[in-house]
Amino acid sequence: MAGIVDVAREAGVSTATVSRALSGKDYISPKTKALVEEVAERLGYVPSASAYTLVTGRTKTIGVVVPYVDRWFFSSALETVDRELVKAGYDVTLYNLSSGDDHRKSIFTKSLPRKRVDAVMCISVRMSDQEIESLAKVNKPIVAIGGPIKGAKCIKIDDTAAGKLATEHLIAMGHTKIAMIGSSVSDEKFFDVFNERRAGYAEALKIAGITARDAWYKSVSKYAISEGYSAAKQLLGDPHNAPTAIFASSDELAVGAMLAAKDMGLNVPNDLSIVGVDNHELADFFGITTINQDVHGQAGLLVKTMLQLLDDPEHVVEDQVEWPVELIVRSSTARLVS
Amino acid sequence: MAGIVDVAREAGVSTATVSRALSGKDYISPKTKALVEEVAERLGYVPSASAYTLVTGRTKTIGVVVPYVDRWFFSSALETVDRELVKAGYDVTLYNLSSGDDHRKSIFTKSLPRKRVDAVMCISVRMSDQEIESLAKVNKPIVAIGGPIKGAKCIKIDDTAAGKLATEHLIAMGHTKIAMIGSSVSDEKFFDVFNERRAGYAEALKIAGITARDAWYKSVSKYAISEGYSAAKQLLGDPHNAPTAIFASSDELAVGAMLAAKDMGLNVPNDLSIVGVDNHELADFFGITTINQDVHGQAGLLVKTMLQLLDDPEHVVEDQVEWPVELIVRSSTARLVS
DNA sequence: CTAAAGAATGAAACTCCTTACATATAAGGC
DNA sequence: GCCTTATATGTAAGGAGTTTCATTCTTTAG
Repeated sequence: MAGIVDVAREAGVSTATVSRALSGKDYISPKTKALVEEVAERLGYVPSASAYTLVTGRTKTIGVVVPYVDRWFFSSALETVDRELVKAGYDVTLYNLSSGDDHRKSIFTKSLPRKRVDAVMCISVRMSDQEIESLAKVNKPIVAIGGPIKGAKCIKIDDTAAGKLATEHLIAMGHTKIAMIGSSVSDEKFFDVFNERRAGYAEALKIAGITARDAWYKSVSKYAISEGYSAAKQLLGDPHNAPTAIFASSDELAVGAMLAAKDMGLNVPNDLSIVGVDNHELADFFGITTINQDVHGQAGLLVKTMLQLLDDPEHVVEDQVEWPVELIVRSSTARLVS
Repeated sequence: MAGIVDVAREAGVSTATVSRALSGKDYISPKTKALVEEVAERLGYVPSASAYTLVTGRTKTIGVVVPYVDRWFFSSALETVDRELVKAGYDVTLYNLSSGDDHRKSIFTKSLPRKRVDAVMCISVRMSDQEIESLAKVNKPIVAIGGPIKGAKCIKIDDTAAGKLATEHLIAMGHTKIAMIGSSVSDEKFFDVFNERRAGYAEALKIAGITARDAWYKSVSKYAISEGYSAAKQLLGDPHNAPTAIFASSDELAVGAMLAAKDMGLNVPNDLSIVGVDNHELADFFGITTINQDVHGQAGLLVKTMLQLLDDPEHVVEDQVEWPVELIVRSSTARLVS
């Protein structure tokens, strides 16, 4: 429980000197510095974070806001974000919005606004204007994945382009009966990317002169494999509109679709081609052709941007960075033979 | 940027009164209380966490240590832990040990020891004696999942019992050629439960008078589906020692095994029975018989225990609570027909 | 050899709150 | 109507550091 005064007394110097010796900045003689360090070590002295924060205004803590932590995209992003921030000497305080609306409110009005964090990082969090405003009021850097958020630096992939690219791949392979599994329900908590991906899908079809059929779009309530499975069964079982290819707006849905096809006796990719989005570990194992979203890359850039902003608040960065999407072709897609 | 003095001046009272009005404790007239609240609201006043901490010694923050955040067990536990702690008014600071050894050290010697957190929660983190000691030095409650950790309250399932129960189920279904997929490599970061599960497996076999063959044990390097897949292929392809049942020490491994069996033309459960452990979402979808580990239940109890300890440090709780395991029978196991 | 700049340290102000102690008012008991 | 007790508020002392400013001791330049 040694405090700075104990160290100062023991080392025979003033608290100011101890502070300087330990922080390393300002003038300090090497001899005194070594002495103080030795004494501090011996006494097991660790500076009080709250006193430091009180006087400097810096918390050395970043608030990371996520809609969920136990879902692939978020836990993947969090893994990288936390790892990199810890390396940079920051603590990470986790604000999980899945605790419910009343706590959500207190997160935005109480916890984040003042004195608890130096900056805020949002992982695909959809915020109300009011929430954005309460964040903006305090002059703290805000960075986000998935934006756009007014006043924040955002990184995101072009989901329309992703949907388009996936669909174009299928068209290039000779497919014309291309279904899509996505979601039209928008979650209040995070940005819904399904609609954008669907727009890309529709655009690609249109360019190719293919008329989209309503029966080709199946909406699911969540990303789960089970949802992809049942959606695909519906699509493939339709006697009039069965597709030869499916664009699933997430890899988990794509895996579900692949399993459904197998269970129905269809061969993937010969009877059915499937494309997903994410580049989830499962996509690799199941050989799913996908659009790489590179969460870790995005998260890494997010941290880098944040650190730059923290270092120099005036640092000019584009408000919105578009992370490139990339098609990864595996064994779930093949040329249509008719 | 209003501080307590601004509120006090604006409301025409002293800072002490403002403090009392806002904290709700101590004598305060309803009228003044309402006035102060109104002024605070209007000025957008939020008390400084660091000043509060400095004077009270309480941070209202819990440090949660995890080996990884992007793996099923940990992200599931974290989801519950964070949700419940936020509900109880605590912030969660996340310490992810996957950042590397040097940062790991600073987590234990710098961040956790003093003034940043009120208590520490470890999710299946294996700690060195030295690390435990540096934690113990500061008088903060420590609770853990997966223990045992000296000086901490631990919650864990009986992994030996889990392995035994799974194996007994298979034996009861008439199986005698029972293989196991597990891991003998111990990860330094977290408690390795595979060995205990294997002990349970061995015990069940022994009791049933079955001699375990070496060829029936396949070791993998991680929990992934792909690992379970290839391990199962090896087991099932063995012309002399092919098992009729597999006990996989995690559901992900079990799913891999199931897929391998299917790919080899075997019918699950008729040709091969499979049992996993976890009760992962995937186990439900794939119909895997499993041992329910109930992460959320464990995590919930962990938080409850922690809050009690925080409320009353002398509160007597057992040092080690054994969370009950439960067999969930689905469609991956069946009676052996010969 | 002296003046000025540079290096090293200390004293004390300051950060923003909570709370023990002191003081003032209101209510209740005889 | 006076004394005690309960209620309400103010004053001021920390809590644990950082940093400005002042002070002392070295150097270095002229």
